[in-house]
Amino acid sequence: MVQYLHARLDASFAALSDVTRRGVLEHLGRADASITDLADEFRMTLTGMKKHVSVLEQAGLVVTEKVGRVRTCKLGARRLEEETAWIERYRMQWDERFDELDRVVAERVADELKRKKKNDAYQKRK
Amino acid sequence: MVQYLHARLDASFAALSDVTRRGVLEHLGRADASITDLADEFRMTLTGMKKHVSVLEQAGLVVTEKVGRVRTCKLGARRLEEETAWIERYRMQWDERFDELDRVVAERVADELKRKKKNDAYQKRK
DNA sequence: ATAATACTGAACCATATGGTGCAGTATTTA
DNA sequence: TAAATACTGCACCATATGGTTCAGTATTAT
Repeated sequence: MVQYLHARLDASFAALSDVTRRGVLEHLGRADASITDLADEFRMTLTGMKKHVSVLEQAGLVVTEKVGRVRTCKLGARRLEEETAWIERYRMQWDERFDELDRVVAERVADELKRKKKNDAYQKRK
Repeated sequence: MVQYLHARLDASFAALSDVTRRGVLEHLGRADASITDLADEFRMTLTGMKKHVSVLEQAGLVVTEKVGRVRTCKLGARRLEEETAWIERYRMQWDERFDELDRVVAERVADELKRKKKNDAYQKRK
């Protein structure tokens, strides 16, 4: 299971990296649609849109069903939980990392202050 | 500004769609690293790793600075806020959409029950 | 001064991506 | 039955991606 996680993240982030596909997901969030509907909305050939839908379907973000001659696309079962989890983990690391940098900077500033005080005291004594 | 958002999302989701690059981000979340460090860790030529780092840098996720002969890579200023925001919005839509489906299903079930009751009553009367 | 290190740029390669057009099939509509 | 619709598969195209090697340059260590 775990060994597939990387591939899953690869597929879904790649699916999200195209403005048309994000648009399709947003559309399907509002209403189901046929390939023709989507191709019209995004000014593209049926063949082109079909490819995008396939990418989204591969990533599990969309499911489709063909009844009669029309294939209807809906949102899939995946809610991008793993993707969110990855990003959340990353952000926590990011925060820690920058807090650390802040601490280092703060320390340096404190040292500098101390050095200055000492020096001032020395100057006074002179 | 807004017209660049799509391009930004394209770039960062694409940057995240590669397992090596996600690995690099995780490494940099722990510690800064040179190109050589990263190339070693991910078993890759310097040239190959340099390209990955460039992609991450283009996406604003990493910043680098060359001092002497070594280029040091650190996490960039971007915290993937826009990416998280996009996904969050998507999930809300997703939830709404599936709640709606649930309602529709619930309604259908309720109707079915009603029909059945009526039918039962009819059968009894017979 | 020499040698080793760290990167960089260019060229190359195989494969993937994002599109197109065209020809065909299956399904509806008139 | 004929025409229109909706999709599908294939071939094609230009460009991008993820990698490599090789030949540099600049910096650092011996």
